[in-house]
Amino acid sequence: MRIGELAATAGTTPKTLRYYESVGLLPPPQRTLNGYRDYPEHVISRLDFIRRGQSAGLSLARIGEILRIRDDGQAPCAHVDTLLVTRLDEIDQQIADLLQLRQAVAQLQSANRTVDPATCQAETICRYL
Amino acid sequence: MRIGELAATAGTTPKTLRYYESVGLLPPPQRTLNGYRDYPEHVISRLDFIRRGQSAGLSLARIGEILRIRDDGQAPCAHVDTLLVTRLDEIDQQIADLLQLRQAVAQLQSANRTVDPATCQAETICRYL
DNA sequence: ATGGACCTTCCAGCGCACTGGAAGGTCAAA
DNA sequence: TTTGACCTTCCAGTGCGCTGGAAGGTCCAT
Repeated sequence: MRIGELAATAGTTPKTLRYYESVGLLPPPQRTLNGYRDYPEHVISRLDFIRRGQSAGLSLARIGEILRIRDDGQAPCAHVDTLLVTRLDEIDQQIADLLQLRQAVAQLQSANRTVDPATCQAETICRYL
Repeated sequence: MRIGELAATAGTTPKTLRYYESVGLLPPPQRTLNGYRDYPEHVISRLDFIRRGQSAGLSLARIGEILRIRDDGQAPCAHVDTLLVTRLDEIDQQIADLLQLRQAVAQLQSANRTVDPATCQAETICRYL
C-alpha cells in the first residue's frame, strides 16, 4: 500500500503520514524497489487509534506513549486510564477557567450598556475594559 | 522613564515592551541622547489597558485595533462592545466544545472500568480508546 | 517521447505571545 | 579603572500539528 492510498483510506494526507513517521508515531515501513513507502494493512487501525486519541483531546506525544507501550508487547490499558483521568481533570480545569472568564467578560459587556460612551476618557483608552 | 523601570512598574519585561513596540501596540518612544528609550508616564495606563484586554481573553491583534481607534482620537467603546460580544460567543462555543469532549472522555474512561483489560487486542491497540 | 500523477528528501513557515542569547554601547559607584 | 547593571539591535527558538514548496526520481498511459 503506497502512502497516497493509505492517506486516502485513513482520511489524511501523505504529508501527515511522513510527519507521523518522523515523530515516531508510525514505524518506518518497508520500501519498494524504487524507494516508495510500502505500508501493511494494519497501519490503518493504528491511524484510527491515533484519530481516536486525538478526538479525546490527547496530544500526539501522549498517543505516542500509548503506542510505544503496545509496541513493547504490553497492554496499555492502565496507562490509557491514567491519561484519560488526567485529561478529564484538564478539561474540567479548562471549563472552570472559561466559566470564570465568561463571567468577567459578561460583566464588562453589561456595564458597557449602563454607561454613557461619551464619558470614556482618552487616558484610560476605554472605560469598558 | 527607562524601559526597565517601566517594565517593573507595569509588571512585565523590557523584552515584552520592545516586542509590543515592534507589533505596533506601543508607539516608539523618544530616545535619550545615548539612544535609550524614554517613556512618558501615561504609557503605564496603556499597558494596563493591554493587560485588561488580555485578561478578557482578547488577542494582542484585537487589543491593537482598539488602541488604533483611540489613537485616531475616537472613542473605541462601540468597537470594544463588538469585540466583547464576539468574545462571549467564542467563549460559549469553547465551553460547549469542552463539555462535549468531557462527556466523550468520561464515557471512555468509565467503560474502562467495566471491561477486562485482558480482552484488549493488540491489533486495535487499546479497546478503551 | 512526453505528460501527468505519483513518489522521494529537505528546508521553512504557520499562529501566538513572547523569550533567549549574542555582540556591543553607556553609565554610576567602588 | 574596573565592575556590574543597565541599555541597544538582530536573529532565532519555543510548542503544537501540521503544511507548503523546491528539486528531483518513477511509473503508466498515450
